Amino acid sequence: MPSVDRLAMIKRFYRKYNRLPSYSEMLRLFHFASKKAVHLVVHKWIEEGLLKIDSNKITPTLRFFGLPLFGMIKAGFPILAEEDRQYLTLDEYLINDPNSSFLLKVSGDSMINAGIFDGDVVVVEQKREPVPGDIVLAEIDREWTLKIYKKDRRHRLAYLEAANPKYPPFYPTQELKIHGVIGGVVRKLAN
Amino acid sequence: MPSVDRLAMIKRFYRKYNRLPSYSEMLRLFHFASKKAVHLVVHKWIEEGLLKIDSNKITPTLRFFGLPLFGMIKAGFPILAEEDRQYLTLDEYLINDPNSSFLLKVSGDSMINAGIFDGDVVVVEQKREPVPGDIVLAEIDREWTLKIYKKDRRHRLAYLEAANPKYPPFYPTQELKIHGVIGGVVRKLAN
DNA sequence: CAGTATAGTAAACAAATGTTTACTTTGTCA
DNA sequence: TGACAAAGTAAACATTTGTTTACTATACTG
Repeated sequence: MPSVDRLAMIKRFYRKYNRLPSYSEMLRLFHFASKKAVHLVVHKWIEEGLLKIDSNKITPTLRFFGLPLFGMIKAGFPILAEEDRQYLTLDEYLINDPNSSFLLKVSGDSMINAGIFDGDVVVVEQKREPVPGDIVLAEIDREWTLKIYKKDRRHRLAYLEAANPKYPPFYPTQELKIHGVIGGVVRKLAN
Repeated sequence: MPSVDRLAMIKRFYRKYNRLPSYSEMLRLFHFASKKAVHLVVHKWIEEGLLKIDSNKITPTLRFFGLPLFGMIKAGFPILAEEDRQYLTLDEYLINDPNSSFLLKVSGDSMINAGIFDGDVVVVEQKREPVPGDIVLAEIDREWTLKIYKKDRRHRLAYLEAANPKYPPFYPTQELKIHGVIGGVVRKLAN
């Protein structure tokens, strides 16, 4: 059994249980008879930078549970050496303040020119102050909607704009509440 | 110190160290003098469904580290009761097979009509078989690019198409290699 | 094929884990 | 103000943690 399989095994374990297996659990997983054998493979992973020890506890590193991020350049694709790769989690990439954010599945075509399609999921940050140009989750005259936050030059009044020429700007007749600023957009492609 | 602060504290701890703090660590964090006090708050969280116990180990649930996902409906916004909320992680939402995927920062405007803008990050799934219509990471005549995978009706030949009318279709003169299918698109908005 | 490094077994280790018991403080509300 | 529940202290508990020692099997390598 090559060690890469073992790595895949505890990665699967980590994704399922959201924690690393203990030595005894790995012992069962890898069909070892001695914890020394586990100790060996774990410390090999530590040397490779996949795991690390803090406060005498073994924890995964970004290299363990993140995905490598590459940059696309015009001529050719940059396959970086393992040690130069940047590893990333989509959650930490997109979500600034997890305690005051939520996800929202968008419906409608009013933001297509901003690259937000029907069915996309957006990250709504509730504590962020909107500045003109931001895409916001707003409640305009008691109706919830996703639009661009704008401010009238003369009267300094806030209004909303769609990112689709077929819709006119929206000026509130009674009230305009901004419930959050969109910090990210996520789209899952077919299958 | 209200208990919601303590929850925020161990959420921060979890995001920083990718594991839950032990009782002794929480003892320090919360400035408790007895592990019994820790035990109490932990088991309150377990009852609330934020944590759970498997194999005598305390682990976080989706409710703990995920974000709630809401659906947008035309008239009004559905604020669901806590127990009806669906919790989600962007990583598990977008990434099907973490072991054979990577992230790629896109440059160029050739896919704007597919809602993929310059600077967006896409999830490339290496083991997925492309079907016509899929957006793929391809190497066409030694040049890497992100395009729509197509097949010629008559000759059954594969070619590439941009999602931007200003570019013509790309027919390979020598070779066309598909290195992966795009399974998701991610865009981080300003700041 | 002999020599040697690598990978594994078996058992013992201190230290840390989460739980429990018995008791005390704090806060709430009639 | 008095009663009572909730929250915390202090200490002891059995288990489990990851590490280590000494020894053995396996697999390369020249």
